[in-house]
This record gives sequence, structure tokens and C-alpha cells, in this order.
Amino acid sequence: MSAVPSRRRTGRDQLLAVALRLFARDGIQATSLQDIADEAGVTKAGLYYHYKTKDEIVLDVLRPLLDALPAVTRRAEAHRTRTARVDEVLGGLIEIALYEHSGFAVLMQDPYLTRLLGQQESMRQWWDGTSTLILGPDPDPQTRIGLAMFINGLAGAGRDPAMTPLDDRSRRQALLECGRRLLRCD
Amino acid sequence: MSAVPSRRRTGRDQLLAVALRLFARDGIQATSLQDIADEAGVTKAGLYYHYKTKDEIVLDVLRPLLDALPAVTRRAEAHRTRTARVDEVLGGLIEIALYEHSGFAVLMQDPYLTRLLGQQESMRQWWDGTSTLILGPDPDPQTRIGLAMFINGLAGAGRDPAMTPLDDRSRRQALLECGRRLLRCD
DNA sequence: GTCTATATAAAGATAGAC
DNA sequence: GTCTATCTTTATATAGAC
Repeated sequence: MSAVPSRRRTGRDQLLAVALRLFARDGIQATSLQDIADEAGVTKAGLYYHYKTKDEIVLDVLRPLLDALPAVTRRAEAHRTRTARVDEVLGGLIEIALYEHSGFAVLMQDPYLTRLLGQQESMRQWWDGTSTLILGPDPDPQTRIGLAMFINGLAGAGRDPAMTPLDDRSRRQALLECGRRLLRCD
Repeated sequence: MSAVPSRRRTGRDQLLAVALRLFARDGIQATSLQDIADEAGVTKAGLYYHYKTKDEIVLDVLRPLLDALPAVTRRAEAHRTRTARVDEVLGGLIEIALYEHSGFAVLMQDPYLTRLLGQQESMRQWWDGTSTLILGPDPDPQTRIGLAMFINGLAGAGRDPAMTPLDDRSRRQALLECGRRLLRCD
């Protein structure tokens, strides 16, 4: 028994980090358990001590992301003005896109995950609720489409070469400005 | 010899249509030759009369798209004012995203294709050139990132539920408005 | 907790008949 | 131009030793 119950770099966590990197680079479907095992320095069978199936690995890799998105919405609900809610949602999504960009890109774009989450029914519900929260129950189509372009373009914009000369703060600011323009909040 | 040399629904074309639909729905890697053959009503071996490899099918499916993007840029180069060039590029990309949306989404997002095109070196070059054409040689980062969000978000926004109530013209208009806002052209 | 070895299914691809 | 049959490789997954 360890005297330190806090999270260390246990085998499981290391596997997840390796898997996420490969998923983001090659796509989930193209990443075999053999690839993950090789990269992690274990054998394929060794993975099965930690996980029963590949899907279990996938879901565990994306778990932090799947939790982070509703958390953003909950924080936004605590605000009373529309402006504050918009900023909380846009800012929260930008944080995720910038600092967990691998996971965010996989979550938003990988076809394997789309199927695994059942055509993303849960994702769609979260997005509907979040959209309604910041745009109101009956927003004009232009604004809704602007928001759709923001969420769909965020992962790509976050890893665009145009970001490289900017520091962290400028990156957040630039992406926030994109969102505000699309939602006509500037 | 046929009296009608024009394009009919030959076996090859039908295979491409089937393949594109499956690629867009499940991703390229998750779509096996068996899947395509089943859907097209032939056997797996039958595919190999038309194509030597799966990659050949993939590239042939995406060929119209890979040709359409540079064509947009060439049309834009014919204009002299920046405004006209911007509208030609944005409008051209919107046309593709709306009317060849399956192919466009696959082209922009599928990890299999990214690898097949060699980390998309050719795509990156096209995008650099197009970006420079409409933004000038040294655009401010905010505008470049806005353009990145547009191209990356276009496929997703084009198939967002918010599009359904709109007719074709309104859809084009809404997406164009997104682009103009991101580029501060309104 | 990680290994060797193996089972089983499915992938891409080819040979050759019709 | 499409088929049946088959080859080879690789995928997920399991059994059981250490």
C-alpha cells in the first residue's frame, strides 16, 4: 500500500497518454492495440490486463473531454447575463481546444468515436442545451450557424500554423474574437 | 462502341458513389472493400477489375474535390480587387461544402486521407497560396486565424441542424456571412 | 502486472474459371 | 466484367505461465 494515494504516473495513465497521442495522429481506427503496446513498451496482451476491449481504452482516453464539456455548460449556467454566459462557454471551449487539443480534435472529428457514441446522441443533446443557454430558445439561423462554425472550426483553428507566433494569452484572445464575431458580440 | 460517349452511370462511377457515401458515413479506414462491394452488389474481387488498390479507390473518389479546390483559387486570381477575390474564394468553398458536402467533409477531416496525401503537403501548399491571395503576404494573425476557422468549420456548419429550415440561397448567404465576419469584410 | 503463445475473424489482394 | 476460391497479413481477444 502506498503512502501517497494521489495520482501518480501509473501504468494505466501512461497507456492513456500514449493512446491519445496515436489516436490524434493517425485516427482511432488506424491505431491498433499493437501500435499502442509498442509505443508504451509493453506487449499487446499486457494491455488486456488494464482494459477488456479497445473501446474501453477509447472511452477512457476521451473521458476527461466528455466530462469537461458539460462542466463548461454548468459554469455558464451560473451566470445571469447572456454576455457572461457566452464568454464562459466560448472561453471554456477555447481552453479545452488549446490545452487538450489532441483529445478535443479526436472528440469532435474522429469517425470511430462518432459511431461509438451512437451517432453522438449524447453530444448532440449537450450541444443543443448549450446552444439554447447562450442563444436563447429561438435564435436566428445566422447566429446558430455562426456558433456551429465556431465549435466545428475550433479544433482546426487551434492547430493552424497561424497560431505559432502567438503566446497563450494571444491565442485565447484570437479564438475568442472569432467567436464574438460569429455571434455578433463585439 | 457506344453512340453516346457522354458519361453514363458506368460500373466505375457507381462504385465511386457508393464508396463516397460509406467513407462519409463511417470514415475511410472503417469502410472495407467488402462493405463497398456489398453495397454495390458485387463481390470483393469484382472491385479489383476496376481498381488495383483501396487507395486508388480513395483517390478516385476524392479526385473531383482535389481538383475543385485549386479551381476556386484560379478563378479568384482572375479578379483584381481584394473584395472580389475574397468573395470568389469564400463563395467557391461554400458551393463545394454545400453541394459536395460528403466529399468535402472526408477531404477536410478524414485521418486516412491526411496520411494518404502525405500529411497533406499538397493541401497545405494550396491553402497557403489561397490564403496569401486573399489576405496579402503579411496578414495580421487574427485574420489568418479567422480564415482557418472558416475553412475548418465549413464542413461541420454545412451539415448542422440549423441549416435545415433554410433554402439553398439562404444557406450560401449564411455561410458567406460567417466568412465575412471572421475576415471583417462586412 | 507482464509475458509467450494462440485462437478467430476480417482485412487487402491475387489466380484463374466463366 | 464478374465470379469462386485462396493467400497473406493483421486485427481483436484469450489462455495460461511466470
